[in-house]
Amino acid sequence: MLDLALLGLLRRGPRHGYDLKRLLGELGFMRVSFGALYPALRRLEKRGWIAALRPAARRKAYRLTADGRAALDDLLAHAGDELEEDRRFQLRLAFFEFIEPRRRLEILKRRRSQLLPLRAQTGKVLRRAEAAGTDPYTLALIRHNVARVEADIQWLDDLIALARTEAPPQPGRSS
Amino acid sequence: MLDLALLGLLRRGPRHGYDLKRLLGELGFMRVSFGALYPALRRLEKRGWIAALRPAARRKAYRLTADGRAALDDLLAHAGDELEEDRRFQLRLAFFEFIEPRRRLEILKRRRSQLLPLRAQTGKVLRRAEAAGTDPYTLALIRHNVARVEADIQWLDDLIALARTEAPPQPGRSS
DNA sequence: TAAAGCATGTAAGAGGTTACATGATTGG
DNA sequence: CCAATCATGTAACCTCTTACATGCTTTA
Repeated sequence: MLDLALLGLLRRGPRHGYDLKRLLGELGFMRVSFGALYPALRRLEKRGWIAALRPAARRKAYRLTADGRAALDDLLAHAGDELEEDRRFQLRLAFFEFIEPRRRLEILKRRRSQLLPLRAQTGKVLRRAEAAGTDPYTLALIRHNVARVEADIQWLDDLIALARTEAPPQPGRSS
Repeated sequence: MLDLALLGLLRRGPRHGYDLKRLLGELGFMRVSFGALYPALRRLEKRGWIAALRPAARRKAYRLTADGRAALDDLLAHAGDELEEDRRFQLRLAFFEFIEPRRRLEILKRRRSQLLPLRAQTGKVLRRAEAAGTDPYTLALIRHNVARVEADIQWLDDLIALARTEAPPQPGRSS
């Protein structure tokens, strides 16, 4: 996941490590330590996915290579796994500019279809907790979860509407 | 953090591993795999913090020992570290029933004071991204972050109001 | 010129996932 | 009786954090 994030950021232009860490933090959900960042950069460099512009410089800026770009496309295409799915989705969204419009719509819809059962489940948990006389703080926590899932679905609906304007549905093909 | 979660759940009553995993999932932010869960339980048992009710049973239920209860109190008291602070806060909230009312208020206020600079920072990030002509999806992501932080602060305000009714401010002491 | 922050890096270890293995129990 | 699910556990591996070390650059 860190690899995906780094490759995506570097596709926007060359950056050095310290700067990449800052940009990751600005995404809001991808804070990492230097102990994770620098080894990751070396790993990517060894694979030939990124290359240092001037390896001896104090600020070691990296650029994405052609292989790296292919690897990024692959990572962006390879759809959802299991745990940590929300972070992965957000990362993909951050790099939507590198995905074709029609594919974007698929990703958004798929994410929505993952959230629907989650909403049903958290709703069930909430109702059971209310019935069981759970303490008010745990209850507040569960309600907060429900609200978050619902806000996420609403957010996705907005994004889907936006994506539709950029990838208009093919005329003459009803689903 | 997993230790804290397990001890907290067991303080509510004996549970077996499979069940604990389910309860963790119901919290909404603490999903773990069995490969993490069972070794954790063994570790806690070796430390004498939990004990199996009937070690040979198919469903191996554990109970919290006196030492475990002390350890839980300690973990709940020991306030925030650095990364992953939001999960830690939510865990503490889930076990507020085991914290004295006055201490609860402190924890909530402290969390709020951590979110204020975060709101300022994400707001700044958003304004800069808007000015820089960032693509609409990344922008949507950042806006979503801002909205989440603001919703969290609002939520905390509600929780603080609730906590105040249970731990009324000492009369005659203005801060 | 000293302090604060920028910038890169390494080593140890904690903590987790994935995959696998095993067996009991329940439901159709 | 067969499949699905419940339930526990292990081993290999991966990723990240923490803590440390180092040196440059900016600012007061």
